[in-house]
Amino acid sequence: MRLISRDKASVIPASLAIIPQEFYARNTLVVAKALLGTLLVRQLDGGTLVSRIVETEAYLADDPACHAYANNQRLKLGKMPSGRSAILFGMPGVSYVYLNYGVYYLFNIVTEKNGVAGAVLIRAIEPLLGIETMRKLRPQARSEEALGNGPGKLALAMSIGLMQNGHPIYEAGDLVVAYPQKKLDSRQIVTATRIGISKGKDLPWRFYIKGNAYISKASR
DNA sequence: ACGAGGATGCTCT
DNA sequence: GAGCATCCTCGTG
Repeated sequence: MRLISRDKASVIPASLAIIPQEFYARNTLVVAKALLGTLLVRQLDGGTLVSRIVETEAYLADDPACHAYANNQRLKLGKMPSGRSAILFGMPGVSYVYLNYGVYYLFNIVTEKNGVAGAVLIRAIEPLLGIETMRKLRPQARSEEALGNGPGKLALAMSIGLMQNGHPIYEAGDLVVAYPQKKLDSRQIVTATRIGISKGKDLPWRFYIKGNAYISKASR
């Protein structure tokens, strides 16, 4: 049994202030950066999990790497969005979870005002609270860093799956994002290109906290 | 340290 | 049928 370090505990406020829906109803790049340092809070029957978001990627409507891209092209011709990515055109602050490679779930948060597509992929987290539970949820992890230093890994550690797709994360419930004790200094944000995509490779739409030990491996 | 390959299922990017 | 917003294991040096 390991105790939470003083450093980690000090990041979590005494009472959680859930980030409101308006926060997400902005430009996706702005939201992707603003989410760095915020807290992902998951309520399970077994207890509460809290992690800090340390790496994100932005996916925009006119971006060929975005799942909404084709639907957005059709929207310009007057056709309604359909299929898996239709949710990206809907209400901001709603989760978008999908199965990738038939193996891992990836967790996004819908951005932009209703009617405009966009999402932020959560790529890495720093576990703060409930670490023993996270280890059980992700038994392959041989270090604390490995619990959530990748989008597939963090979905496992935070117990996020298809059940959480379409979930409003701005409402009190079992999956929310909350403000940290103190806001991240914007000078701490590193901008880079996105990982694991074949289109839109050169767009600098990945963001992470400088020097953080929990960012995904391919970042370094 | 690093690269190749495989797992695995859904979407149609 | 192709292509994935990934991760792990096992081979080589």
